[in-house]
Amino acid sequence: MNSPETLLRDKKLRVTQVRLDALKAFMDAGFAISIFDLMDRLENNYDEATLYRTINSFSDKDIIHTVPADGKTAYYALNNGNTNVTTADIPAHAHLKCRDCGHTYCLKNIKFGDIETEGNFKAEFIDIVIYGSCEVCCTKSEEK
Amino acid sequence: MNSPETLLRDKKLRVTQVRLDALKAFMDAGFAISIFDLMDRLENNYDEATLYRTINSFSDKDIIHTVPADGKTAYYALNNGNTNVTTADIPAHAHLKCRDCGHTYCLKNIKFGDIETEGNFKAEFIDIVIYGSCEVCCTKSEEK
DNA sequence: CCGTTTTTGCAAGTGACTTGCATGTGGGGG
DNA sequence: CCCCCACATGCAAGTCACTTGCAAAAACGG
Repeated sequence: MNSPETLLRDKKLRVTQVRLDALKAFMDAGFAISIFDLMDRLENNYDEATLYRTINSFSDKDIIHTVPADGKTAYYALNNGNTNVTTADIPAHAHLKCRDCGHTYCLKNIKFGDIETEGNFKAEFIDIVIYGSCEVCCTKSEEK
Repeated sequence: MNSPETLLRDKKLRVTQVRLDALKAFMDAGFAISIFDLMDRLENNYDEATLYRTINSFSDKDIIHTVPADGKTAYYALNNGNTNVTTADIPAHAHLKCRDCGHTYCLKNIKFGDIETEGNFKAEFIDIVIYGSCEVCCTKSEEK
């Protein structure tokens, strides 16, 4: 995996402190984080506008992607191969929103069966949000 | 199917002109509409705050539900039996966002196969957004 | 028809971004 | 190695989509 600095150069983004720190935070998070989570994870007090611009540039360069969940938006690090397909070869992307801890994870290596409908529409991309309990919270509640 | 007035009484909401008009608009739409679409569809110029309150009360009483799509939110009429299930009996709700006409439809009578994953999470509800072309737009492009 | 409880309209407020602009800075060219 | 300038940053102000406070108006049960 690329280091934050290498990745920025590859994506033709200037290497600055905000970008290095933010990218590292996204990489470390392991789940989708909001801009406020991001601020909390950064040592320096960067300007909010700067962080939004940072997020936008990352998003434009497909370094991170936006996760829709519950109306609130959050962000996730590297788009590293977490696009899945249905058996009908329709590309899909899935997220898990844990109702216990509130974290949103990108799901990898998901497979799902065909979608059957009565309508006559054409599917090009499928976005899936699963609400439930994540692995960590499942394990915790089993221990009780 | 209930008339707007009957439905409002059933749901213990006072019958007012805004609510009658708005509910009728939602019923007539056939697809999810935003608050701005709703305004356009109403003859009277109701206050924006009132319309938001109307939408919220409809939503609270499960008359309409919110459709997440592209970050922008839209609204749909009656929750009339458009909850589907996977073969694993996980309840799900699916929407189709047409990239041609931009409309968002609730999909009914969808069935989909099991979702297989490597993780150990527990799914309780699945939200699906399919991006593609709706029936109307598919038919149009076939005619060309 | 009356009184109470909701609802409405208006205006002001909030939260989550976005934008304008002057200042500061990374990094390719010399 | 330094210089220059396109690009980034910080600050303040602006925008967009809603929400809230409050007084006036409308519903509905009696």
